[in-house]
Amino acid sequence: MPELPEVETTRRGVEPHCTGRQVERVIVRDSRLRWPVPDHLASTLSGQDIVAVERRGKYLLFQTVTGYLLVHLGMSGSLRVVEAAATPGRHDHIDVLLDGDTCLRYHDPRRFGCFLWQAKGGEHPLLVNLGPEPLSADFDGLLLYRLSRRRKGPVKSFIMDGKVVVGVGNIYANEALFLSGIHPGRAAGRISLERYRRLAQCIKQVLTSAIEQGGTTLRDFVGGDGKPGYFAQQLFAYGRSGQPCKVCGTLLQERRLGQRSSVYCVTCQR
DNA sequence: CGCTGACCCTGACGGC
DNA sequence: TGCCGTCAGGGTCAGC
Repeated sequence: MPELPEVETTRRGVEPHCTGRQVERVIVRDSRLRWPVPDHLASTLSGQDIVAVERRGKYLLFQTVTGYLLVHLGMSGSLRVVEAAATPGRHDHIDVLLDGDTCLRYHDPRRFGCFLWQAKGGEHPLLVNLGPEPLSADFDGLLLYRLSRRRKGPVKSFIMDGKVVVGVGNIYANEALFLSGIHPGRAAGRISLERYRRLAQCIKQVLTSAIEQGGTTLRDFVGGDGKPGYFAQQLFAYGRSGQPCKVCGTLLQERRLGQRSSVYCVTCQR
């Protein structure tokens, strides 16, 4: 579920419930995430005020005066605001109890996410080598062009590389490549500046549009209903293998690139 | 340095 | 029904 648009939607959803609130207590029911939840996390966080909730790529940063809580949702994670008294269910691994009887509840069946602490004065190692935000002015076609020279790997893997640009997951990589008419298997180093300009523009457009959808459809997700699928009707490629291309009717092909399924139209994408 | 594949884990789904 | 293989939005890391 969590591609960048959903992480941003989560941020916007939880931010008003967290900013200015004090953490009263943290309950870690299962610390076995992608990396173990540090033993000191609960005591470090307790008593602190959350001063801001930020996002970097697909990471969420809960800022306090002494540092930040770094959260990643992995493949199956979610954060919800629930009443403090609400009974936790299966896979509800962590509760951050805030004043005002609210609770920030972390749910993650596959446990690929993380809950880590970074003290003030440094940047967490996981964030240090990240590329620019896709929706910022720092990200454009020229950057893609420059970084891709001499790279022989597929362009799809290239734009999903967090050191190049953050937040482009499998769904939107497929979509952006379709919209820009670029074959996902094409070598990254063999694409012109002009086509990279178009690709960067398509990445921005598809992410922006998905965030807008998320903001509309998941408006009440804080209440507990965060079903995915809101963007599905607008997908041109992802999940449509074997179905006709919405533009030309050619049956869409599927192929694995870098261990991820890639769907594309042999007619529209070159 | 760039690329490939293994790995972390649970659950859903299709075929038999 | 049930069992088995395959696949799933993420990202890191070792090894070549």
